Amino acid sequence: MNDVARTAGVGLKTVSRVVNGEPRVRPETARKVHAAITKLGFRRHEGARWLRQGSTACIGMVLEDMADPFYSMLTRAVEQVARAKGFLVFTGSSEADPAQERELAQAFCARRVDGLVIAPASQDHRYLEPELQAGVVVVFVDRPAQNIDADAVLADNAGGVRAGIAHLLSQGHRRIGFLGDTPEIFTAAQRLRGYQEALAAAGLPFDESLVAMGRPEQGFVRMSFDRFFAGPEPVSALFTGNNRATVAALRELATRTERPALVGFDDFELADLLHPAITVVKQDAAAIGRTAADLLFRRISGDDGPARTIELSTQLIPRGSGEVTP
Amino acid sequence: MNDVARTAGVGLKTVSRVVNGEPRVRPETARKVHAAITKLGFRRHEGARWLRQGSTACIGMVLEDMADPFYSMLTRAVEQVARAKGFLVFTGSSEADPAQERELAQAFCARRVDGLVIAPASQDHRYLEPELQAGVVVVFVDRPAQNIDADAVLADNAGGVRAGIAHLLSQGHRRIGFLGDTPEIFTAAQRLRGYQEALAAAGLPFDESLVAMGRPEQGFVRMSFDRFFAGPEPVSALFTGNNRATVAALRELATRTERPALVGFDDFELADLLHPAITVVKQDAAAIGRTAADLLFRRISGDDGPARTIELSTQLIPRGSGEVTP
DNA sequence: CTGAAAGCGCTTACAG
DNA sequence: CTGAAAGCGCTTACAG
Repeated sequence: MNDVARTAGVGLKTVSRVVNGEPRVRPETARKVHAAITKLGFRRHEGARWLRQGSTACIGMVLEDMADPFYSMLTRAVEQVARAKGFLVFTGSSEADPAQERELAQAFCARRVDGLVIAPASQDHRYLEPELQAGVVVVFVDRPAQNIDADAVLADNAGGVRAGIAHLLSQGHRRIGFLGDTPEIFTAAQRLRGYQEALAAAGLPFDESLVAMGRPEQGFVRMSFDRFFAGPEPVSALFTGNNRATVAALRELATRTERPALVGFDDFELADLLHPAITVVKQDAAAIGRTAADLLFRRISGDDGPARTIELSTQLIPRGSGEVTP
Repeated sequence: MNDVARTAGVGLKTVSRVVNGEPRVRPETARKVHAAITKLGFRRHEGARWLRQGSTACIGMVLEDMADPFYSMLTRAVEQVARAKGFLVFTGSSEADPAQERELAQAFCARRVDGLVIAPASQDHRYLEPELQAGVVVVFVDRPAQNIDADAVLADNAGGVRAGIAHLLSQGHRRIGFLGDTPEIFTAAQRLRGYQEALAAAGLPFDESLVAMGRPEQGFVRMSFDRFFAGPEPVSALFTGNNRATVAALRELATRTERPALVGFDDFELADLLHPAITVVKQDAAAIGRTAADLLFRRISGDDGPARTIELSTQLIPRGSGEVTP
């Protein structure tokens, strides 16, 4: 910018004015400046600008795994809102590792992002306190913050599962296996709660032997199904707690003879092309992302009302696999 | 940092030394500085650092659509390499809009990223020339740069399709329909070329009426299939040019009675759980991302050899849909 | 309408 | 081992 000023034979401030489109510059002067800019191939250094101004017009996004469609949809929605506001977004995957979540969030903050969207892996977010104090705003998605007060946008996990289980009950199923993720995960615990509530609402007993909570890996799913289908009263239906569990269940069922009814939490591509097509409780990842981004930008613009938790409703989509009688 | 220096009763440079872990600081002095840092909740401002140092330790990534699994896999791979190098990554989706690609790339450059990974939507990359001159390094993925000289990491598109078509020919198919994306897209054109080459290698004529190139939308696919299956010599097999085309084809076939053999370019989740399971030519998105990131960081570290184009081989995965005789 | 000075928060090169 | 000065590229507050 200094070079531009020298080349154009004007003051530094005048160049700044031209670059920022401020008024009060004689057209002739502006023309000289523009000529110098083109000649020198000048491009403003945003970093220097922020140093002076405060805001960086960047936000950071920490998610669990970019390759999971739930998170990539969510990311795209956040990105779209950010672009409309003229913001750029850093993304990073925590790979379900609390330490990696913290490192990413702190690295983003060191770059002085104005805000953070976090799909948390950590069970303790006190590490964010200094950042919050420094003015960074944070919105949690999918799972709430722990040990700090912060906004969150969640799916109605328990309600979605209740709807799914009620649907299976209405088909006459009485023994429904529940395959969920490890109960340390907020969403997994909420969904299990939904399962219990639905049974209670129908006046049915809760049988722990019909619940399997763990990482949806081949071995774990096989073991769980061996248990579900053994004995005199095998399950006649399954509820899977997230899209990875649903896919793992389908893979396992493909190797077995049992054909239980199946409802999965979270929709996935091609669910409608399988035989039978898979009935799911859909959570709207894009809506979660959009809502979170809107909230984030409202906070960035100065809204400092109390922390809010927004729950987005889910939707049961019957496609066949959940409409099988015992 | 000034406040820290004052609080600790030392010089600014000493704080800088402590923060950067430079030697030649008396342990006692360092302790005082650390105490002040904790007391004040000091966090170094990376932006100011870069202003002085040049590098920002950030890269930008422009892709077509974050929600497409091909791109999200690719992104994750780039991210992982970047993290290992201590770099952060900006991401942005062009949504197949050349203008949006340019805006994103330029916005990243204004933030002074050290490098750029671009999955291009644009047909002309001369807009990057000033950035390249300014020292930004760029690696293209999936599709090469146009009108500028730059590194690229691509799948072996033509080779992959040749393998897929040869596979269908070996099952006895002689009339194979090709459903590709619009031919302006580099990969679509390359894949069509592979189709033609495979036919030529087998001594078969190229019949234009068996080719449909366009955005893989419901209407276009239906129209194309109407044509493919009409007349006295309908196609007995289909080759789809990308994962969206494959899924669109499956959706369309689900509404029809024809049951052609099918091979798709690009693998997708659940391909193995469909009936029949889908035979694909797999391109390794993660490997493309990893290779591109490696190349990018080699460039960032100063490798200024001639621009390179790296082609990664593909793999035919027979699963059933491609092993159907006419 | 225009510009010289000071400063954002850090590092670099130098002197003690 | 330690620190005062200058500067990265811009903007802010002020004076002409």
